[in-house]
Amino acid sequence: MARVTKQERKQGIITAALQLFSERGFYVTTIPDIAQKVGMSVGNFYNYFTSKDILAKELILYISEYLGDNIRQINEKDISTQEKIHAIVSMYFAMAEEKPEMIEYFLRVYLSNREVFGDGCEGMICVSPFVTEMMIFFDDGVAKGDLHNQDFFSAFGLFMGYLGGMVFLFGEKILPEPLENYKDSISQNIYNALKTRN
Amino acid sequence: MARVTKQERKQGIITAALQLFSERGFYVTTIPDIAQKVGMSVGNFYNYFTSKDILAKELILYISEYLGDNIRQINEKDISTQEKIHAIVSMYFAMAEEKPEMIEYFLRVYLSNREVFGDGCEGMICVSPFVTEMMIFFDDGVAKGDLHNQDFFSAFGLFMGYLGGMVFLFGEKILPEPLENYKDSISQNIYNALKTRN
Amino acid sequence: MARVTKQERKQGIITAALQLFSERGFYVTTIPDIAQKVGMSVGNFYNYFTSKDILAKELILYISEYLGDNIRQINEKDISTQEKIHAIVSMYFAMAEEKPEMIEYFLRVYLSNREVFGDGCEGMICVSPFVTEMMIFFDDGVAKGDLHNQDFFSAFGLFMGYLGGMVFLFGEKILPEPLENYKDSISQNIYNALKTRN
Amino acid sequence: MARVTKQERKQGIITAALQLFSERGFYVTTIPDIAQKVGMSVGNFYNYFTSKDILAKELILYISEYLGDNIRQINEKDISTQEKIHAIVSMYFAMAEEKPEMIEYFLRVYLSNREVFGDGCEGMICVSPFVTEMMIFFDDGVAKGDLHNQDFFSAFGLFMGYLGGMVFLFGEKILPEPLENYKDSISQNIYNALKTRN
DNA sequence: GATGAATGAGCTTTCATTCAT
DNA sequence: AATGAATGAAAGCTCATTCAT
Repeated sequence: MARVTKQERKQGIITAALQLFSERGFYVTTIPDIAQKVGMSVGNFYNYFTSKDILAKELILYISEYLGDNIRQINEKDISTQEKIHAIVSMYFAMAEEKPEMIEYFLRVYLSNREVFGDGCEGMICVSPFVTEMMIFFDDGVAKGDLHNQDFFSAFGLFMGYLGGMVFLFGEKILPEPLENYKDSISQNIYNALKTRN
Repeated sequence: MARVTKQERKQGIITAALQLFSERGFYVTTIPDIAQKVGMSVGNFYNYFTSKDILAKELILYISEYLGDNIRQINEKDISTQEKIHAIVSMYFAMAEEKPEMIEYFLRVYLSNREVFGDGCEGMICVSPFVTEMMIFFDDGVAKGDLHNQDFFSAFGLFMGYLGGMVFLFGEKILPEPLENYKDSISQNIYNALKTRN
Repeated sequence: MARVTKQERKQGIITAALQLFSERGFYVTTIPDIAQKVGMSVGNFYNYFTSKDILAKELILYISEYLGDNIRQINEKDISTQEKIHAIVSMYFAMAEEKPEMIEYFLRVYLSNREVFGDGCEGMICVSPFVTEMMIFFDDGVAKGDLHNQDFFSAFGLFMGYLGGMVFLFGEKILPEPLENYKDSISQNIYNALKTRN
Repeated sequence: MARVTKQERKQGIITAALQLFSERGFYVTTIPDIAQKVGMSVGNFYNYFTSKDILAKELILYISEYLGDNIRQINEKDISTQEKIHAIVSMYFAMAEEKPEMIEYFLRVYLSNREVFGDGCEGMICVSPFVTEMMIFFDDGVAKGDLHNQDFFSAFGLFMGYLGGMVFLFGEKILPEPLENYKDSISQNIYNALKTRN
């Protein structure tokens, strides 16, 4: 009877790698570092992920699916578009506080190391679960007449750029207050920027 | 009689390094790569910058000053806050098109490699010329009654996160139209988000 | 009730290993490669051969016995020495075409990797079944007055070096014609070289 | 004033590598082994040869040119074809005794590790200086009416296979007498095999 | 016998940095 | 100031072999 299944082992690597990559950076984190953190030999690591790059790509997919799931749940709720914006912002900030490694990985590893994700993650392939849900959110809002019908990417850039910017400032510890306290004003800012214009 | 002054030599390195770091990434670019691009020996490189990290820090300061200068010129203009927003967005996008290495360095190298900039660039030290001007812009807008008086960082996060997000999408070549075409809608979005609320 | 006997299992490994070693080389072939080709687990492989080196040594013995058997059959025939030469050359070339892995293993693995066969295969220990038959062939020819009585190894070197050289050229695909077409001229050359001199 | 030129350094590596590869085998010899033998750091080794494979290829070219030069000198002599055969055999055996690493490298490293020489040394590219001279020798002999006009490769396979076989037996220390003692009989055998037939 | 996850030493290669010239 | 050969630590990755099940 195996104490630890292969899938659990893989999950253990994912958790450890996510933490190390987001804290120290992709290049500064070594495979021995990760293996040690999981309590596994270097050689065995390669039974689960065939290269460091492959691991990096699986990680971003993992995060993208996690984010996508959360947004889908919000999309499915029967609430106003303005409330959805608030819910997404809240979820994102909660994640940044509780599972900072995910958002940090997204911002600092994925967005910045083209050379790592170039092959196999071109365009938005590896983040499509997440982007797709954002598209749905936006299209719904436009359909309901709540959002101004503009180019999706402009809206997307605003939304994610804004949140990313704030989390970045938070990570740098230069925000004077906890992230939570910004939820309302930021949601309001986003809504003001995207809402139907008269 | 030196044909090329020390300062010019240094500038040559800055230009070359900026390009390589932003195109290939900090860790993938080697000192020999940079030296070769400048047409200089590896050993001589170290007469100008005592380490790779020092070079990286001087680069971000250089960019921050460049950006700060441009924003200051806008701040000094006698135009409305809404026009200033438009001017900053235009300037930023123009830079992203004409000197992409600067913005890319900012987004992909500086923002993502804490381990490199940690020592000596804590907080916003190395980008203060730029941040300071943004503060001035914001305070002026509030003073004039054009902008809603909120936490500076929330406004800053919106502004720079948004622009950064758009330039990132542009860099990934997933924007359906040239950056220029987004100038108006984005300026409008930002203004809507930040303007005085009634 | 085992469907497959231990001996058959072993033979399966021999066949697979022979093919892989001769095609890819000894060092490039891994135990997992071999196990997979046989359809067996890595761990189980070690129940049949206690190490990669041991396997290599058993393989050369296997080939040597196979070659020896074939030459013995020719030696036992009641034909002229010249016809025997022709028969040996034909057999060797037929093997090179039909079971190239054997000859290739002999030429490329056994002859070249002293460090592998050093311990346990010193001198000609592991190829003695084959060398012995060649000695018998030669002694018979001398006894019958057909062959010039010279040092055995000089004759052996000629015979096997020549054939090995041709098969090597064949393996490199630089022979303009099929191996078969060379049988006659080569047999003739060998006979001319070894026959009684007047 | 440099004590050691770059070319001399490169030659030092060639000499050391040749010895180690031929004695221990290509895969068993490591770059640290070679570097240590030259008295150089591992990193510096890569300033001279960009990879282990590249080194292997340069070595075979080096040997091929050496062999080719020696045969050319014989080809240019005004002696009979039979004497040329004797001269080539003598030269080859002398090399095998005095610079065994060259012949051994040829026989044990080059001829056996297709996977190493595959790319860039296809066919006979990396040994053409040597093969070309053998072609000249053979064509001259045929032109003079001394050699039987047969397929070049059959003659080449005989000549080189024979010599290779003898040197191999010598290397295995199973020849009862020194190589030298075989010169005459082997030259005679080769001549008998290749000479014009009546 | 059979499995395959696990080990860990060791390999090739890279690169920031130094230093004799 | 300038050169570039030299260093050496460390990285990613492989693989023969073991062993708990």
